[in-house]
Amino acid sequence: MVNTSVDTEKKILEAAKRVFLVKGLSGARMQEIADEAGINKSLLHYYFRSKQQLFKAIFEEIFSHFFPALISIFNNNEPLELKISMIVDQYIDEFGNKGYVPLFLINEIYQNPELVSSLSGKMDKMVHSEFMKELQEGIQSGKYVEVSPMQLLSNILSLCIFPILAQPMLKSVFQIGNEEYNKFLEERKKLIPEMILKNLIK
Amino acid sequence: MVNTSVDTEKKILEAAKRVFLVKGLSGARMQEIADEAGINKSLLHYYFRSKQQLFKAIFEEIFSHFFPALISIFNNNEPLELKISMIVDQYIDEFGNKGYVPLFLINEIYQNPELVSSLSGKMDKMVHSEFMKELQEGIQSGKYVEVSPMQLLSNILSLCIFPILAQPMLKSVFQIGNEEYNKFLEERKKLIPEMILKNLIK
DNA sequence: ATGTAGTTTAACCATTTGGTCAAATTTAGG
DNA sequence: CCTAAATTTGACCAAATGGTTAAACTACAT
Repeated sequence: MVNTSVDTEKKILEAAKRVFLVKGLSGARMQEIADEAGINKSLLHYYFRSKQQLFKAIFEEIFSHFFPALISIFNNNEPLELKISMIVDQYIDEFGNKGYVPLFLINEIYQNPELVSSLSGKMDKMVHSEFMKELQEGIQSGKYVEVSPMQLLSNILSLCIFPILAQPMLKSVFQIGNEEYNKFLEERKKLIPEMILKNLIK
Repeated sequence: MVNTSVDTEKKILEAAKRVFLVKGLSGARMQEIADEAGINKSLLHYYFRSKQQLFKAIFEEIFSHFFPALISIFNNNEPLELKISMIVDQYIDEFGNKGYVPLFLINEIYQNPELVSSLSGKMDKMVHSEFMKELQEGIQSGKYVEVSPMQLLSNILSLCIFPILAQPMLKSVFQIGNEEYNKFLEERKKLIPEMILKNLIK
């Protein structure tokens, strides 16, 4: 029966992820993380010296998962048009009912932008991906309208993620429940790529 | 020299607004608000019984300002095409360097959706505005593509607000500074209405 | 079995935090 | 001026919070 350090560390990380994601750095409590992991609070400090360090471990895990999902699509063999649909599907499926994940990232980075600077290596892969090459080639060949990659990527991410962040607000404003909201998101899987492509293809 | 209750209350509200907007409910400290207002901490509890009540006062002020800006544009005399441009300009100008305002709203509503339910009256005006009438008429007359108002409004708000929320992240990913970021936002004032209209007009 | 290193726990600690209260100060009316 | 009410303050409190420490427990090699 191996129920030792590796196991405990994993339990802590999973518990901490759950709590930090929902409550954020300032809202999370070490005691709550310990309870969630079913261990003594001191153990948290035994494995991770401080709240800050535990948080950093979690943040980097979440952050490191968020963009690679994009990057792997950015670098696959499909044509750019399909890549866009894949990104939209991916984000809506993955975060449609987990808006707290992108919200967590936006929040913590907004409060403390340095969090990212140490991880900037991961970004380069995105800026220099197949997606970007294909885009630039398409622009030069006259297939695509001239558009800055930053604007295009912002448009895609905005249309996918914002309605997920604003889910409770949208539900209130338009007086709808979960069922209708999910239909709304499903509609967007078609709507967003159409919109992006209609503005990209000459 | 009238330097009495009215004055103090205003000082408190302004200080609380500054602190709550940036730190959020859980991150804000009553002592910090008191210092910011230049008064004793006990006074906060004299004017507003608890942190919760002070927060509620601030939240409602922020929230009540956020949508009416939209609503007044929604109900003016300009044609729908121009209304859209006005909304985009309004939000980018107002929140371009104050992303913490929409972020504050999204956050606090996400954590506590009931915050909005008491204010739902304000929303009706938006759903039943001139904008929506014009949209529906345009759709019926065949001028506009058939699109749900919720999708359209989500698209507009997404494209305006998300890049403002994600400002620090975008700056990191694309390795740009304030100057270039502001140019990016200015570009969007043209880009967004073009994009919305190209997808709306048949 | 036994000693040792690694792991886990309970008991504490110092600081922070939202909140209370009685005393002090200011304001305004008679 | 005097007084009563409203306003403001400093001292204080209990609970919560991140963190420490020494003791207890476990695994395991000898």
